[in-house]
Amino acid sequence: MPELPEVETIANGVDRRVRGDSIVSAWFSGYKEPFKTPPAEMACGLAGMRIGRVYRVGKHIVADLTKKRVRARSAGATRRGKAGAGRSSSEVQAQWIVHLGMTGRLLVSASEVPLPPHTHAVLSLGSGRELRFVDARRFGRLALRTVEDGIFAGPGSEPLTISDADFAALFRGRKLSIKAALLNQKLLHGVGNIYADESLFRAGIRPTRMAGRLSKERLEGLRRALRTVLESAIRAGGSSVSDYVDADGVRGFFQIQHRVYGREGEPCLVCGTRIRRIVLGGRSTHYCPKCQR
DNA sequence: ATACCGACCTGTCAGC
DNA sequence: TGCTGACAGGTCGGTA
Repeated sequence: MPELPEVETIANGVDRRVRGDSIVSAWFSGYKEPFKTPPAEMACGLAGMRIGRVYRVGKHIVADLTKKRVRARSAGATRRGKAGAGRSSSEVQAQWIVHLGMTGRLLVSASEVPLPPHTHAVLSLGSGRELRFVDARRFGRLALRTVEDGIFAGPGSEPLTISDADFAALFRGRKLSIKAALLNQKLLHGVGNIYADESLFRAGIRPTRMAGRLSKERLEGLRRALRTVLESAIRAGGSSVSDYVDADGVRGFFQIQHRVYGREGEPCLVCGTRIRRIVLGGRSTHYCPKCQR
């Protein structure tokens, strides 16, 4: 189940492989669901584009697209900034937005490799390879944004870079549990069930605590814990419980570091108390009843 | 406006 | 062995 660290790992992997490549054509499955932009429109908009940077915004993977240009005769005349990496956003003509949902995968494959079951999108690239979107449960989403839509910023704030003051402001006056608030993508985007539980454990906060009632100090601790756990997961290559596979098809291995998630009934690694599991906001929630108050 | 809850979807696994 | 049903959870839309 891809959350921020997994999406970041995948986006980086895809970026390494396809940046600078071009999209020759695009094929989409006949299903209705994964497509926020109608498939025909998306195929039309993607064909002939050049892939710029591929990166993460919240839980979304964003591929910047530029018009494939006919090689300028007067070299450098249309250049802005440095060559190669980091093209200025003013050049971006469109953006392909991929949300992996629960089971989505984004794979870069040689065209000879057979299509996996549940393949919903195939972008044929100028290099001869294919960028494929595979999603058994069809919770994932694909969309194409044009320059008129503006640069995609995601629904909420970035957990890795938000300040303590802004973080606290997100929860002010909120009457829902801190766990449910962390999962609300319009507040913070990128945090899912696993890292919500893990960060609350590290911050010593009971998931049922009302978000708007937490002190400034406890929220600062939560923001630090959240950032620490997300960054260590990114370093570990993304987490995996069952479905996550990165762009290489290599499984992440952060789950060995989970301290509460999926450990119901097992001893707390700090105090030995049995980890408890409850349902909060419709999601299974794991915590230590002694360490988290 | 805010909060809450069921539906969506299919693979996996426990239990019979 | 083979079947059934519970469960996983990110997001969306309907309802309170």
